[in-house]
Amino acid sequence: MTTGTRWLDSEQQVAWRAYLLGTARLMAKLDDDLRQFGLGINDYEILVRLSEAPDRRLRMADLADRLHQSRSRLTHTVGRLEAADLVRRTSCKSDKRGVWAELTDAGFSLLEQAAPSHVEGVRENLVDLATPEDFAAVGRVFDAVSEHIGQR
Amino acid sequence: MTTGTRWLDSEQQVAWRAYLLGTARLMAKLDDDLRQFGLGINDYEILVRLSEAPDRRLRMADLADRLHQSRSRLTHTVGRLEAADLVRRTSCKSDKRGVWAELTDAGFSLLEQAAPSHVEGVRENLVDLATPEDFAAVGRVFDAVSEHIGQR
DNA sequence: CTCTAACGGTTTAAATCTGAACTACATTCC
DNA sequence: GGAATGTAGTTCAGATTTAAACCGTTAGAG
Repeated sequence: MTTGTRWLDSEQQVAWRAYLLGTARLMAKLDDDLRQFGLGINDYEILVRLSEAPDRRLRMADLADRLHQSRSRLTHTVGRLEAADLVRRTSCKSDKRGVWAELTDAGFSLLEQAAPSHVEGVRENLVDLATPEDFAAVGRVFDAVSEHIGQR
Repeated sequence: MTTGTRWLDSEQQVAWRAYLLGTARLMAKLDDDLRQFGLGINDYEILVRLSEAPDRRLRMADLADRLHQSRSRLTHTVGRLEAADLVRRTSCKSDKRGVWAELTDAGFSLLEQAAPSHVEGVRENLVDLATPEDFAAVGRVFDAVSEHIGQR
C-alpha cells in the first residue's frame, strides 16, 4: 500500500508558482528602487528595525533573529553600514560578549529620506494591487508560516 | 499643501512584516530540506522547469525569464548543474546564438527523488497552514504583483 | 569554586551573485 | 549588400553570502 506523495493540485501549484515569481520580481523591484539611496532592501530593513528600537539600538543576535539572518551575515552587513557611518557598534556593559548596533544620526536621516519612496513602492507593487481582504490573508498565511517554522 | 507619504496602516504594516519574515524562514527551510539531495531551491526550480518543458529543455533566456533571474546568474548556476551532470547544454540550430539547457536522465532521476520530500515541505510549511481561501488569496495577490511589475 | 557546555559575535575561505563589458549571431533599414 | 542596432549568452571583477572554525564570556552542574 503505497502512501503516495500528496502533490499540489493544479490550483495550489499555480498559486505557489505565482508566489515564487511574484516574490522574486517584487524583491528585485524594491531593491532596485532603493539603490538610489545606496541601500538594498536588506540594509533598509536593518535600519528600520534599529530606528524603532529603544535608543535606536539592538543587540546583534536580536536583530539577526528579527530578520532571520545568520549572525555571520549580519556581522558583514553591519560592518558595511558602519563603514558608511549609518550604524555604530558599541559593546554591551552587562554582557561583555554582546554588541549593540545603534543607528547614527546619518543613518536615521538617510532612512527618513528613503522611507517615503520605499513605502510608496511597497504600496504600488503589492499592497494596492490586492483587496484589503486578500492582503490580510497574505499576512495571516505568512504569520502562520513564521509561527510554524519558528526560530532557526 | 503637503502631499504626505501614504504610510502603511498598522495592519498593513504587520502583514507586510509577516510576509518578509515568513518568506525568509520558508525559503531557508526549503533550501535546508533540499540540501540532502545536494540542491538548493534555486537549482530545484531550474530542474523542475526543464522537466516540464517539451523535450525537457529550454532556451537559457526563456528559463531565466521564468525564474526572474539575470542571464548571468543562470549561466553560473547551469554551469554548476552541468558539472554535476544534471543538465546538458546544446547549441541551438535555428539560432546560432542560442543555447538549450536540457535535463539529463540523472537530473530527472534526482528530481524524482527530491520532489516528494520537497512538495511535502511546501505543504507542511505553507499550504497546509492556510485555509484554501487564504492560500488562493496569496496566489491572486502575487499573480497581480507579477503582472504589474512585468518582465525585467 | 571549578569544570564544562552554551552563547554572542567575528573571522576566514569558499561559494554564489551582481553588473558591466564583451563576443557572436540576427535583424532592420537604407 | 552592408552598416547600424538588437539579442543570446558568457566572462570578468567585485560584492555579498554561506558555513565552519574560532575567541572570549557567561551560565549551569556538581
